[in-house]
Amino acid sequence: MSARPPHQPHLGDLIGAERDIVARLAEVDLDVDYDALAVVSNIFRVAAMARRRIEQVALAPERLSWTAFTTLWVLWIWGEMESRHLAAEANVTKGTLTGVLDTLEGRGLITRRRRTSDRRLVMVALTDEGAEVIARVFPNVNATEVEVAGHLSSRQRRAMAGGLRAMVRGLAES
Amino acid sequence: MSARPPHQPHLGDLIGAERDIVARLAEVDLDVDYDALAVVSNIFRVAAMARRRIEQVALAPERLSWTAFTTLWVLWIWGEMESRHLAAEANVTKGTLTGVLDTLEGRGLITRRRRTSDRRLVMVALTDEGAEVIARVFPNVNATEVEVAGHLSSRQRRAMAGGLRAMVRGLAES
DNA sequence: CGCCTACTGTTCGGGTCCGAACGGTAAGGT
DNA sequence: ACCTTACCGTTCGGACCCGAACAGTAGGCG
Repeated sequence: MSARPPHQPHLGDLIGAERDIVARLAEVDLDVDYDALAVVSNIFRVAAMARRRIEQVALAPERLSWTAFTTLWVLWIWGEMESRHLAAEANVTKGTLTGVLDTLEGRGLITRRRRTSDRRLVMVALTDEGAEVIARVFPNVNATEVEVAGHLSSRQRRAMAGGLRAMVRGLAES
Repeated sequence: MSARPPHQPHLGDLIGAERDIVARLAEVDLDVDYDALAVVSNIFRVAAMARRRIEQVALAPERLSWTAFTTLWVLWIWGEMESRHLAAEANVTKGTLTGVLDTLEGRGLITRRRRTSDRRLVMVALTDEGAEVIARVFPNVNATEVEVAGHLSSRQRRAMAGGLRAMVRGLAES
């Protein structure tokens, strides 16, 4: 391992880089599933890149993070809802959601209201200003999503959509 | 918008939830590309879920985050390398990498060495203990990746791999 | 040499992000 | 009423994560 000669990876040449990784891992005596490795690691890569792109292009003018946008968007679509459902829809833990809601509440974009019938529950809703912000920013976000997904053919886009749904289902129920 | 009747989303029912979203957005007078929206948002969803799964199952015993694991893994594959290249491979900004390397250095898993020929550059390498950790944890991570990708048929897996590569290329060069 | 430009890693402020621990609330049983 | 159990949102500590600002280094170029 320490006697390995220096080697520069092929940045930007994904296929070449992946081939090099296979060669490197072949030196180690391990059974590696390269297809699973490539799919999962490229999902992380695409997610991080797309998130940065959307935040820079569409969200930076409104000073919103991707998670803050998602939270507002869910409330925009579904209307006032319980905090725990909001966390599930936005795909964050309840602890994280508390912090995000603190930020959004401080900026006057959402309100929290404790239920009287069950005082454990907190109802979250958009303010008028919050509704204005999400209505203004959503078209720009969707346009950036179109640009990101535009690197796929329509066949690829359908296949990706189906595969991703299968993975969401599989991950959710196991 | 505020006069909208209360409505519960289809938690766990992805297709049904997406249908409801289409119905909700139809009320607003907007041109929305639902395919792009579904692909991009499901990429984020799968990425977050898979990341949590891998961290809980394979990384928690070693107290490693996904990013810390990725950093060690890159160094394991390529050997000692410049900090800027490491950041590009791990897909984080240089500012983030500084913090991650601080953590890993404090735990004795990597070393930093400033180059004498060009004192701007910092070379990063695994320690012996870092190499032991990554060699021990990588098989478990790959096994979890296999489980995550196992929710796809082999056809779907190939299609996903191709689509993701196309998106990485497209995002990188624009 | 002195200046200017470019580049590298670090620092900084603000915002997520998680799991675990915590305090408050509800509901069923006794 | 009391107790036990289960559940909800918040708090906490620690770790990422980003862009912007910064200090240090290198390499021209007159």
